[in-house]
Amino acid sequence: MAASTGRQTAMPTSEHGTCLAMSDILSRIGDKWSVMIVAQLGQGTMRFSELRRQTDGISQRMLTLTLRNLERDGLVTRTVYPEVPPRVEYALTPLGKTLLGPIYALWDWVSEHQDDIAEARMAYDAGQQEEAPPRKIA
Amino acid sequence: MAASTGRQTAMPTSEHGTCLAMSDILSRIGDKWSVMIVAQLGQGTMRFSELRRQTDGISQRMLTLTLRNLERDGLVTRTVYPEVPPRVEYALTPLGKTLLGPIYALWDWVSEHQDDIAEARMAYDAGQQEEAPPRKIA
DNA sequence: CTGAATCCGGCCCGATACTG
DNA sequence: CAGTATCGGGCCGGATTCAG
Repeated sequence: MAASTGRQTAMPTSEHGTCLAMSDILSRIGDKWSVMIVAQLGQGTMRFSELRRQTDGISQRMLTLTLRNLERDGLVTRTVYPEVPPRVEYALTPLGKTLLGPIYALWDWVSEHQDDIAEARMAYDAGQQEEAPPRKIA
Repeated sequence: MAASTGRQTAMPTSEHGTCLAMSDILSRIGDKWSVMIVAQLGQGTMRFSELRRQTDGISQRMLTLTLRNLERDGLVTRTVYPEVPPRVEYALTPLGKTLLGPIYALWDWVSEHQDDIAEARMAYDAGQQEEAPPRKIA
């Protein structure tokens, strides 16, 4: 169950195979919307339009594509109810649920440190602009 | 220190501010190379060419850009030694080190489940192609 | 050795219109 | 309601070249 067996499995340079798989899967995880959708579904089964409403800023196209990818990776299930009007519900698979742990960890980290990052960014930008040639800052 | 205060901070829909910050920062985390670089630097200080060699597949441009972004976000430090030939060393900041936890969690998750995902993908693809019109598979 | 700058192809993604 | 199809702009990212 637990993510870590106690050993340090996080050794990027040692295992090339894992390393390549990481790139691949991380790009799915790191995908802007995937994490949010998984997090949403962590709260329970939802239908398409419900996800659309709760995930603001996402286009219909992106929601569809994201869900397709997640389905393909075995992280979510897609259930179509042959009614009219049609209803489609999405839910996390057991595998998908195991992703919630790491995702929440990341979420928490961001919650905690977003201020630090914002501050660092301002400091960095300020430092850059004073080093940069004062080319008509106007 | 700890990532979680004990409460469930991972509530995507509740806080819009955090939610937007998440998108922003996650796109950095989810950035293909950022995670790998941070993981590399988790092992200790490294210089530019060293990172380049150990991170296979990365172009010089991307390494530079990635490092710049990480520096701007206050996650890594950049130290230039005024020698000839020049030497530049990168290291994680304290803030950067706090990221290692969540990253390793994710890394471990991938290590554990990459097979499941690969399998799910094959199954999905197989299912798709039999539903699809057999248009000259040849 | 480290890094900046330029060029340029490819994809990502949003907007729109159309189907069942 | 849920989804596909198409078009088009924009940004990502690799290869190359030049500089300190």
